[in-house]
Formats: sequence, structure tokens, C-alpha cells
Amino acid sequence: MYSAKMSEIHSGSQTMIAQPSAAEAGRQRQGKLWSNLKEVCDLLRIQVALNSSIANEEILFQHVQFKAGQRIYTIGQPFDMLYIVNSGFLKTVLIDELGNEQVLSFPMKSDLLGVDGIHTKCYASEAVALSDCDLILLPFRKLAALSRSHVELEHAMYGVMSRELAREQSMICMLGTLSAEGRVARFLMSLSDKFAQMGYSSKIFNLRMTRHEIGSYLGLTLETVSRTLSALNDAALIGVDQKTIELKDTSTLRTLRRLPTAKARAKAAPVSKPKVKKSAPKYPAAIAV
Amino acid sequence: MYSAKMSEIHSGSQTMIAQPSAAEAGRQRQGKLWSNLKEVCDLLRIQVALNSSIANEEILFQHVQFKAGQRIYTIGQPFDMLYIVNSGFLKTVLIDELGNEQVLSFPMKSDLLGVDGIHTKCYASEAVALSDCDLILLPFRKLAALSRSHVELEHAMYGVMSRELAREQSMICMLGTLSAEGRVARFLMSLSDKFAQMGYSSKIFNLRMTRHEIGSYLGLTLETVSRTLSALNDAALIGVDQKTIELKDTSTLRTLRRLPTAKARAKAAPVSKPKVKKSAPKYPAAIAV
DNA sequence: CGGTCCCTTGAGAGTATTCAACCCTGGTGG
DNA sequence: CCACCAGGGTTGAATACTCTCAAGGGACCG
Repeated sequence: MYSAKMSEIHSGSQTMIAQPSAAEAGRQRQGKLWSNLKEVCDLLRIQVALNSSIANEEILFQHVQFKAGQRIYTIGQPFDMLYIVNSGFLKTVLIDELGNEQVLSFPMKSDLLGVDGIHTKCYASEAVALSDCDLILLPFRKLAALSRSHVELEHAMYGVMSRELAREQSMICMLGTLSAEGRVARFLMSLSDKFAQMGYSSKIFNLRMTRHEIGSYLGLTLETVSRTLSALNDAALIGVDQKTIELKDTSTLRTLRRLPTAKARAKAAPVSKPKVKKSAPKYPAAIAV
Repeated sequence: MYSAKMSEIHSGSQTMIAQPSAAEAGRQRQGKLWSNLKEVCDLLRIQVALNSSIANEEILFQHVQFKAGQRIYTIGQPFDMLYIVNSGFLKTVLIDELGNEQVLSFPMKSDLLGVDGIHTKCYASEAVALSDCDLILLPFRKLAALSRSHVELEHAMYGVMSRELAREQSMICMLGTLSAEGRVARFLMSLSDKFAQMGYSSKIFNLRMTRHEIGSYLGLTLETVSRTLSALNDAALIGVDQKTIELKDTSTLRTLRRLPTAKARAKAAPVSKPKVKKSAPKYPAAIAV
């Protein structure tokens, strides 16, 4: 576990300044960076018109760095800050009554953290860095105030929260209806999409989280995740080597419901080499839709 | 199915008026009612200070009635409206690639509908009335505009969305970690809490949805739901008679993880009457925490 | 009063979990 | 430099759970 490393929790302090000249001088000073509102909007993929008042907004937002294993915030901690991921990989977890954790998401670049704290004024989940991270601090009250003078920002705030809501809905749908294979396949495809969006390879990438964390996220045990990855590997849909994943048949993965059982495979290919073939047949290699 | 009844979809038209005198006269006219902003806030359980500008806001929101089986909105339909449930029972569902529906929630009095449509400008789910309903129409753009002049309202909007987000998180946690018995028990308790909040009995109530819908909501089949209700009944934790549920041991239900198997029960009580006893023993009647 | 839903219950099959053994890798300290 | 250890990962066997398929009962409605 991260117990030894997880002691440091970020505490507020000064996070925003209104004097751009002083701030500009402070860029990069002692490892800190500052972003203006336009940069924040770009990161959140909010369309900002060229002549928008947002482009001229001078307020700056502070960056903060976290090392792998550090907690960004904790359940029950007073809420006052949202975070945008500028770089790095994290997880958010819910701790239920008896200590066991449920992973809720794996935020990465351009994701927003902390939204669940707004209504109770305390964070409802916990965020932990899986790798070294660079986050931008968004003091919520200031942001809400800004959104009053920048209508686009107001709409963007609602949009980002609504998007997160829709994401959780599809998560619920997945947990409610899909088998282990379907869940793992979709998980890999969602990672692939995210990496593509960030400009990385969508075909080969590294998992930043453990099998245990994936299992928690998908409602499976770590053994089942491991077995399922092996099965997808045997079906030639992916290549697996520890944390490295290569996607070989994304169209099948995207709609996979379940793999045929060993019995069904044996029946469909009665006498053939027991090893996987170069080009996997569409049927009965996988059952989609 | 509701296919015969589900043809009518509400279409926008006029929903808000700014002349209270005319509106007042229109109350109850042709079955329609109007609510002012204060009433809407009360319904959403938003604290409004007595001297707040909200109390004096004259804008009125229209009510609309739906009959059991009617759809309020559909997936993909252009979004422009949020709805608050004033009375009645509904379900929201997601239809996945191949037609099978996943129930996402069972909204009832004071719940907000349609939030998932904000970011794509189209509804991401579908809402269906399970009983006759009275809903209040909240045109989103007008509401957002209002929230610029009433800071409390702005905060409430964020709060309501954040609350919904937290609800979905705990839903994900439940689907990811709990057994069928745990899921059904929590489902019943959440209904109980909701009924208590609405001023109805929290001990005895009617299920407004079918076993199939409950199963879809909880990620179970209808047979499993039925069997689980029977098992909770046999364990004397609840009483079941078709749609009528009586909660008999809420403290156990609230933290239930799983019921002992028939085998374990037989071992713990080797020779005793096979029927349930009046006061169920705490152990081995249920395993909590 | 026949049909359609909805609900219950049983039997059997299929999936995921549990428990356990073992391997691999990276880091640490002798 | 190497031995050792802990955490992460893989795999097997047995078990437990949930689903599927099937049959039958009851309520509501035209």
C-alpha cells in the first residue's frame, strides 16, 4: 500500500493572484506554474470565442505538483477547491463503512476533480496520485463568481458536471449488464480513447493502475481481471505483458459481450492446433452486440 | 409494455409567464398549476432566506401532468427543459446499443429530471411515468439566467447536480461490491428514507415498479429479485405481499451484506421448527457490516 | 372469461469468487 | 554484487452465487 507515502494532504493557502505582471515573473519559480482562464478552458475543451471576455481575463490559477502515492484530498475534508489534471494519472475512491475501497474513476489530463464535494461542502471521495501529477487549483467560490461575468464559463461549468453525470450513468449501465469480459474490453477501449485524445498511442499503452484497482473499478476481483486479460490475449484481441497493453482488434473489443467458452471454441474448431492463430477468425473468436 | 401508451411526448410551448396577476387568475385553469421560484426552491430543499430576492421573484413555472406510462422525454431529444417532480413516480432508463433498457433511477417528489441533457444539448436518458404525475417545467436557459441574479439559486443548481453525482457514486459502489441481498436491502431502505422524507410511512409502502424494473436498476434478473425478497421475508426482515412491502428490521437491512445460506442456518439451529419464529435471532439471521 | 402481465419457485448451467500455490520484478541491505 | 523480500501478477481447483429456462398461479382488463 501507499501508507508510508500518503501522509501529505494539500492544504489551501494562496492559489490565485490578480496581478499578471507579478505572476508572469513567478512562472516556473520554485517549480510552480500559473495558468490563465483561457488555458483552463482549453484544457477542459470548452470552446471559447476569440473575442470572448474569457480570453482577456487576467486572473491566474496556480499549479501544484503531487508525487505518486500522495493524496490530493480525503473523504470528509472541507471542500473549497476543484482540480484539473494537467498531467499525470490519478484514481478517485470511495471508502465504504468498513474500510474497503471502491475505485470510482481514473482521472487523467483535462479531467476535473472534486465536483462531488459541492453540495455537502465536504469531499465525498478521495483522490490519490498514481504517478507524479501536475494539477491546476480552481477555488470553487472564485470560479462561480467568475462564471457570473463570463456566460460561456457558466455554461461550461454545468456542461462539465453534466458530462460527468452521463459518464457515471454509462458506468452504472456497464456494471448492471456486462460480463467480466465485456467490462474489461470496454475499460481498455475507454483508456484507448482517452490516450488518443491526449495525443498518445491508442494502440499500445501502459496501465498505470494495478489489477486490484481495475477490479475495484469494474466490480470484479483482481484474479478475474487477470484471467480476463489472459483470455482476451489468447483470443488475439489484445497483447498483454504485465502493465503493457496492445489493442489488436478494437472493433471487436468495442462491442464485446462475452467470449465463447472453452467448450464452445473446441466444438467450433474440432481439430486444429491448440495455439492461437495469426489472424483470429471473427467467429467464434468473440460474441458482439 | 407501455407501447400503446407511450406515444405522447411533451413538447415545449409556453411554460413561463411574467405577469403574476394574469397567472394567478390562470391557476387551476384547465388543470394546470403554476409555481413561483420560492415554491420551486422549497421543493428542491434549498434554504431560502426570508429576505432573499428569491422570495420576491415573480416569475412563474408551469406544471404539466402525465399519465402512467407516458414518456416525459426520450433519448436524443433536444434538451431545453429540466423537470421537478411535484407528485407521482417515474423511472429513468438508458437504452443501450441493442434495445435493452437499464433503469437509472426512480425519481419521485422533489427529484430533478433531465440534468444529463445539459452538456450534449440532448437528453442522454429517457423518463417514463410509472404513475400519474405532476411535474414542474424549468426552462434551463431561463433558470441559468435567473441564477445570475440570485446567488442562492446558482449555488443550489450546482448543489443539486453535485448531489446527483454523489448518488450515482454510491450506486456504482453498491453495484461493484454488494451481493443480491445487500442490493435489495439497500434499495428498500433508500425507498423507506425517501417515503419518510415525503411524509409517508417509512415502514409500509407500495412498490410502484415491477420486479423487472427493480432488477434492471440493481443489476439483477427479475427472478433473483423475487427470490431475494422471499428470502428476506423468510428471515423475518421484511413482509412481502406482491407490491406491498413491510420493513420489520430496518437496522439489519441498512447494513446487510448477505443472508446465511440454508446450510449455515441448518447448522446453527440443528433441531427446531422449520417455520420462521416470531422474533428472529440476530445471529444467524443475517450477516451485517 | 380469455388473454396478458406480473410474480413465484424449481432445476440445472454458467460465471465469478475464494483459497492457495507459484512466479516475476524491483528495491534494499548485507 | 547478490540474496532476499514484498508487492504485483498468473493460474488452478473447488465453491458459491446468479442466471437461464421452464412451469404454474394470480391479478387486472377489455
